[in-house]
Amino acid sequence: MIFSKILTTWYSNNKRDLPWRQTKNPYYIWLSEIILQQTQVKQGLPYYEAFVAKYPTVFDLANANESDVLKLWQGLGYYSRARNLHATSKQIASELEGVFPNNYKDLLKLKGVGDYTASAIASICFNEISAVLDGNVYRVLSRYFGVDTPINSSKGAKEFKQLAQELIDKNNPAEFNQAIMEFGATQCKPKKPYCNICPYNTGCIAFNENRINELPVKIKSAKAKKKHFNFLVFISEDEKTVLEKREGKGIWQNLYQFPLVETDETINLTDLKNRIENNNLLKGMPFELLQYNKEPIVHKLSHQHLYTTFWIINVNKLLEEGILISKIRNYAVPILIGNFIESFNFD
DNA sequence: AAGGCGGGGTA
DNA sequence: TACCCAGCCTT
Repeated sequence: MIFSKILTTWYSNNKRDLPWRQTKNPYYIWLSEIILQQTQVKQGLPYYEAFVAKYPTVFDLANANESDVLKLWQGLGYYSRARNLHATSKQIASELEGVFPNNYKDLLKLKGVGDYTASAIASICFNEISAVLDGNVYRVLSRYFGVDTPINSSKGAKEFKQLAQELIDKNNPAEFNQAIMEFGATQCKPKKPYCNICPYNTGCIAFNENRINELPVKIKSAKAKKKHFNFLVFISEDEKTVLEKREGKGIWQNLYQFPLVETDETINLTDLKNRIENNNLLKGMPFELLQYNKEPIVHKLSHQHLYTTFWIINVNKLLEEGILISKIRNYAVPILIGNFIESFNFD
């Protein structure tokens, strides 16, 4: 039996019931694909539901403020996705009268839409024969065909794209693309795949040569860098604190945080006190400095390990820059900050 | 081609 | 701990 026939048979018997499978509306498909980039279905699902509920059309999303979009995205990570999502919604609403591009080539021009997402939308919504290539597809193809070209090399990308494009069911590209991803996600998993019940196990090279754990091959990325973050949690007697918006290029762009002092190593109370005495938020006011967590909270990102200490600064009266503590949950914050806010008793 | 960009889950 | 996830963008 041909590759795609085995696959679609498996899919019809094993596919999960997911909300974006009930529609071919490009807005909802696009939304789901952006949310699911580098994100497991289980994690992305509640965010998809929330976005559909709050922004039922592309115009609703376009009319929102970026800060509100980021707030709804809070906790999902890779926040450039949310910024690009919002920017693209505005473009589609204003320049394209709310109508999405209907082909791979034009979809690829949208901010935040790369090869994978353009192929996904083009195939699912418009039946274009464009094979998707995501982590699942790489894994399935590399194992079944025994391809050991690194999947995160440009050579690998070309090779696997061509292979997938040859295999795709030309009569039903939408079904094939979703099926191969689902197969990779739930059957041909990274760890302990279900080879014993796999419909491909007679033809799978990795299985028959006992190379399941070696494939796919991936070039290792650099180790995460350590950073030391000290967040200054101002608390005034008039129940205000200070949040600042992260500008610039780095992580958490356009999200809010407590004023940050980054140090080369962990810093003790005395040294920090000396260092912030001239902080322009204090304006020479007397203040009390308390260390909230004795051991740094280690927040691990894929590329940075953040050794984090929260410092409480009690002051008499705060500043025009202050915000009411009662409003703190209106701001989009990194989950590291959000967890602190939930655990800290501000009363 | 390489690195930056989150947060959660698995073994 | 190491690796992975319906990747994309910048340099």
